[in-house]
Amino acid sequence: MNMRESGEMYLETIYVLSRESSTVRAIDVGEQMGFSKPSVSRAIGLLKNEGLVVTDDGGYLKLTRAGAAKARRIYERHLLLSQLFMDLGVDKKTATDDACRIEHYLSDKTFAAIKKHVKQYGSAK
Amino acid sequence: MNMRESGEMYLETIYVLSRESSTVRAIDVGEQMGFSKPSVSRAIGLLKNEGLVVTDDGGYLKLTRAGAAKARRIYERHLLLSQLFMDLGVDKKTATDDACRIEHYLSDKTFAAIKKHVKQYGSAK
DNA sequence: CATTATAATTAGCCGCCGCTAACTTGTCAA
DNA sequence: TTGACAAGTTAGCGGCGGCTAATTATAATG
Repeated sequence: MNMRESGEMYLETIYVLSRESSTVRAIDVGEQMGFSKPSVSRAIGLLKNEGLVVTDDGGYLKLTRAGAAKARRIYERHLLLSQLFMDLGVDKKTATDDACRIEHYLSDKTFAAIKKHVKQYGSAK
Repeated sequence: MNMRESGEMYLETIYVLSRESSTVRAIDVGEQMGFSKPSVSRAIGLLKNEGLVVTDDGGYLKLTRAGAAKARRIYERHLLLSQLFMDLGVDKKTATDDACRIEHYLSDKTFAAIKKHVKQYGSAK
């Protein structure tokens, strides 16, 4: 059940696309991530096996409760890290890109510490 | 010439062991990292091919100038990130472990921003 | 000197995760 | 109805980077 970076990125992408459009297909995920259809197909299959994603009546991708929870967790890290880096003066694109790469590797403890810091000092830039 | 996380970790480990002992062998690297001898053997071979590591007269591992430069760069990130997390209240072990995982993925820009921040506010905890 | 232990290497397995090529499925319009 | 295009899947390749088993090389010791 341990998620790797790859699976987390797919999950997060589905999550983000779901907020922009009510219908998310594998092809949309692939286009967003810059990956081929087969890569997406396999990855989504794995997420389905893990009970994190399902296909609804219309054939569209939906996150399960568990999938959505995981996705939110990662996306929250993403936003927080981006914010932290921008607070430190990093430009938005760099901050976002870096956040994207490291969001998968942060422990809950460190995440909590960063969260506290950003809430306290972040806006008081 | 692009280094991945794996190669960087081997390089960093050799670097760290070199400061503690003047003789570093592949077996020491493996023991330190918790990896098997063949894994280390292959990884070191790759680093040698890239001109980052050599074997000296005594059969011990030495970093080349280029290898040492790369290792220092990563290790500096490691120390800085550990420091940042500890400044934020994270315990040493967690801070170190997290730093170890994300040190490979930080852009120079973000690294520089963190460096500036830690120097300014870090000690004024 | 021969034996034995330690270190290093080779061969090859496996899971991860990209990819292309080719096939299937489904929809929509002539 | 059928032809074509879009979406999804299957088959299989390739690099990465762990691993074990078995071999070779080197060093220490009876």
